[in-house]
Amino acid sequence: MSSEPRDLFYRSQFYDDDDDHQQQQHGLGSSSVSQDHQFDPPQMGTFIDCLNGGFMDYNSLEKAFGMSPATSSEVFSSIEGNQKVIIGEGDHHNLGSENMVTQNSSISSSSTEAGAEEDSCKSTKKDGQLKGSDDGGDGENSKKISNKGKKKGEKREKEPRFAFMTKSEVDHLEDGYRWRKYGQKAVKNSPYPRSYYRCTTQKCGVKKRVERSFQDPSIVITTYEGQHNHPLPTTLRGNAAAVAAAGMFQPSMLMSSQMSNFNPQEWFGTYLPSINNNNQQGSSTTTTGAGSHVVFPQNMNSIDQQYQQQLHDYGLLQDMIVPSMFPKREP
DNA sequence: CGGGTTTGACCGGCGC
DNA sequence: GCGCCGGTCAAACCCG
Repeated sequence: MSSEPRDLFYRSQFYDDDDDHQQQQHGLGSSSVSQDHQFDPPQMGTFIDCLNGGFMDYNSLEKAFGMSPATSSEVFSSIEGNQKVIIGEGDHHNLGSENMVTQNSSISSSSTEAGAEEDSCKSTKKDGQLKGSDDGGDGENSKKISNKGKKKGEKREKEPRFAFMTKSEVDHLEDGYRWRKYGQKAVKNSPYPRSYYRCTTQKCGVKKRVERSFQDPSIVITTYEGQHNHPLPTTLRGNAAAVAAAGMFQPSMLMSSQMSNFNPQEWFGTYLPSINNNNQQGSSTTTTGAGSHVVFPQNMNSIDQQYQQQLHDYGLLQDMIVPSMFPKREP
């Protein structure tokens, strides 16, 4: 595992949202937050739930972001400062490489429900896989059998993913879970390789891919796939758990599973300044603390007209953007 | 020694 | 059918 970005862990004390269930404005009503200020989304619980095992569940996402069930969607945000983050969700996996045109098939397919299973293809192969590929031993004759347990003609369901972009020097951002790297591949048309990680927890089939945007090498694109069927490991060093979503959230947020009524509208409305008078990219900036800024587009139009370009600049395909992801800002 | 990383090979889907 | 390419495997290696 690579080193985690320090600044993500070294944060000053911050609300522990225990008492803040009512999604008040937390005194941050004025959209833009100062760099030194911790940003404090009212009820991130749902979103955290998404990360913490549920993020593959559309319902969760819908709840979390108020998105329409009819659309897969994505959140795009960027941060100015140490970290730039773009979060998103969808079933694309060609983040960061525009030529890596959709090959949706070979992704893991664990049915989204249980989240426990390894993807069907591997589970047939060897269940101890997560424990360490080397203890399997049966290596040679089955070297690459991999019928992957997939029936012919039976297409694996496309599993939605959750991706976000982070401006960071380190590739592998700590997100509170423990990951084991199981592969690395060169990405076509990109000088930066893509790394493949799997959650080390037994029976947890969550995977993630990490790659750098070839357009902007300072941006790390992390794509999660699957859902954790276990709580965050408790033995993480530092406040690793805090950095879920690439430093967007504070430890307290992550842990606040009780914060179940996060209202995205409210959150976005509160923390996202009007894009109209914001930067030229049509985004809103807020601070996540530790000098990180999150920039969210404010509404559909902004995404369509302004963020598409930015996404494109970042190497994201335009069709990743789903407008409904971003609720209109409440007055 | 256990757990994680590296790395080359293999597999399967997809486009031509 | 073939080649390309993303994804995965697993032996070898590394490290604390």
